[in-house]
Amino acid sequence: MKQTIEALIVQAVESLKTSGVLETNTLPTITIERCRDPEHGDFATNVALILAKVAKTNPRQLAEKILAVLPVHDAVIKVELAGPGFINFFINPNVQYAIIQTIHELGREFGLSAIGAGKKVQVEFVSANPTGPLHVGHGRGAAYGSVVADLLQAVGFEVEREYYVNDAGRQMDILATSVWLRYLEECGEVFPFPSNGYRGDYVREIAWTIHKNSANQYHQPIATVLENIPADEPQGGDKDVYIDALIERAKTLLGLEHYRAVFQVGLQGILQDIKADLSEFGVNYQCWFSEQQLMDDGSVEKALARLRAGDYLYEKDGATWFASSQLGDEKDRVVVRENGQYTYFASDIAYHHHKLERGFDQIIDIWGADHHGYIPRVRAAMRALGADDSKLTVLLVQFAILWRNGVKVPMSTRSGEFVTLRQLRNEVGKDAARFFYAMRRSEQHMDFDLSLAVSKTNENPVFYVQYAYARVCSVLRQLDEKGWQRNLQSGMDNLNLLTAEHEIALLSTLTRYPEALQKAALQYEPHQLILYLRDVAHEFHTYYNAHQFLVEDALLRDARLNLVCAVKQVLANGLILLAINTPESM
RNA sequence: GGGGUUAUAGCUCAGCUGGAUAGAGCAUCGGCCUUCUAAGCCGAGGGUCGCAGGUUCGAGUCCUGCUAACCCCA
Repeated sequence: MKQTIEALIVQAVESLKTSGVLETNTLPTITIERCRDPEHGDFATNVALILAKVAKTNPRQLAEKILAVLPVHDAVIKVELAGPGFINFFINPNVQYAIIQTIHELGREFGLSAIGAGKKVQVEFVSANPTGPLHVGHGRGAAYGSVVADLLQAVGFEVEREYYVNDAGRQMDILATSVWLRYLEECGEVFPFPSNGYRGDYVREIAWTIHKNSANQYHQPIATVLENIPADEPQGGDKDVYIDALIERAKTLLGLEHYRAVFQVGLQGILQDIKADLSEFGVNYQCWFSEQQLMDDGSVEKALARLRAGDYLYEKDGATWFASSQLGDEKDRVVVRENGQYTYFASDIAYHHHKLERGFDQIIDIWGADHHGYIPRVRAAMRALGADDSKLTVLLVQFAILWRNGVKVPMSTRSGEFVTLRQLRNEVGKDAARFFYAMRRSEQHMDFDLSLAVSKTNENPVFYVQYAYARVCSVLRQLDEKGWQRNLQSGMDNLNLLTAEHEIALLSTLTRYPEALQKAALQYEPHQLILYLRDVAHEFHTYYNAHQFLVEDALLRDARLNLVCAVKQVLANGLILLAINTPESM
């Protein structure tokens, strides 16, 4: 419809040019907008306001001239000049009715499009260290990332969802050692737990499992473990030195094989928990990508070799540096430490190199906002690897601040003081949690009031949309109970009986769904889809209160039922896309 | 000190990329259930769009400078 109107305008402007009224050669980009206010019609254009400047006339006069030569079209029943020089278009309702038939025919497919043209997109999100359960902060990234991925798929991209598992590095060693120490407690040893160890209950559970399955196989007397180990922080030492010494001691006493065994039980235990958690949250991945794999299969060396070949690496102070500052980063970065170990950044370079080699047209990384300083160096790495860094899109998600009874909830994985995503789901439910997270723009700092979410779940806006869906279902049940049959064809043939203001408004809102979906997808803004669904729900509720659907007049009844079923379909399509349930009754 | 994000109603947030009288939910007040589900609808009050300039027919939206909050980096 937009294109039709645009064509009419272009035609009118061209004819003004040939008749010499307009002396400009430049045709500005014409914008046709849907009107917010129904009094302004269905579409409006500001072309006269834009052109007035070059034509050196006042906008209203120019608009009148455009109106005079505007071609007539069946779909447009009225055109009027308004305000400072807007041209408003009123669309023939007969054209609008067609959307009901379209929605009926396309069903679940309605709204989907092919503008992604099958381009391969990878969306990597959450990627939390597997050192503990996901907390509510991760929930936002999970909800946002999964909806972004689903939206892109809906508009025709080929999407791969990926979780990067940081299963290498010091944090994992700290976890493995924490597990082992808790295990020693299970064996009856008594000692103060390291201040820098992981203290969550889940560590104890993993230790308990190991003890159950392997009894005292990994036991060492605590005196041996702590022999000649420097003091922990509470005793005046350094907590990092202390935990690192314990890690080395664990490796020595257990031997590499047994250490790996404990390590793997810890890692797998937590990873399984994360996978289950996300799956129950409606988040599914095609790939869980292991950082350790990059180390093991030589990917890191390969990527660094590539940088070296491009002369981007140099040695200084015993370490190997990447000259990222040549490529837009603020300073150079270490990739291999003095002790020969790769930095996190080295694996990240290898990881992005690997992504590039997998042939994605677009790579989307979704990170917590605290990682924003990381973007320039990753871009630098991509350029150094010879890639076009515009392939990389980094989307940042701001942290949600948790409040409970007016007090900030502390969040620290190490101390074990945090609200898990699982707890949140148990308290407010999957649907409300997803909806709440996806409702907000990702860059918006967000307050999450847990006490409100728990005590007043009825106020959560997700119910508003679900209720609209359930109401339609209820109407259809009532139809059955009244012994009436729904005549689909008759309803389609009599759509022109839908003349009430509410009905016309609903038609135009339903028509907007594909646009809303595309916009939400291409701008990575799931909240736009949610706002749209709230609009649909609102207009439906209003309609519901204003008119009875199950009326005696069968022709009108069937027409209204067709409209209402179209509403049901659009709500379902949107909710299913958001991985939110569509309850038939509430 | 450098950088990022944010600032809109009492609270939580939208604002369709520069358009017409700045919107919703919650909260407050007043109406609507013998009629398809009241988790709903209708109405009212509530605003210096952080502050000060600038760009133009037109600015919550764009540019500059401040201020504050959160977060990275030294």
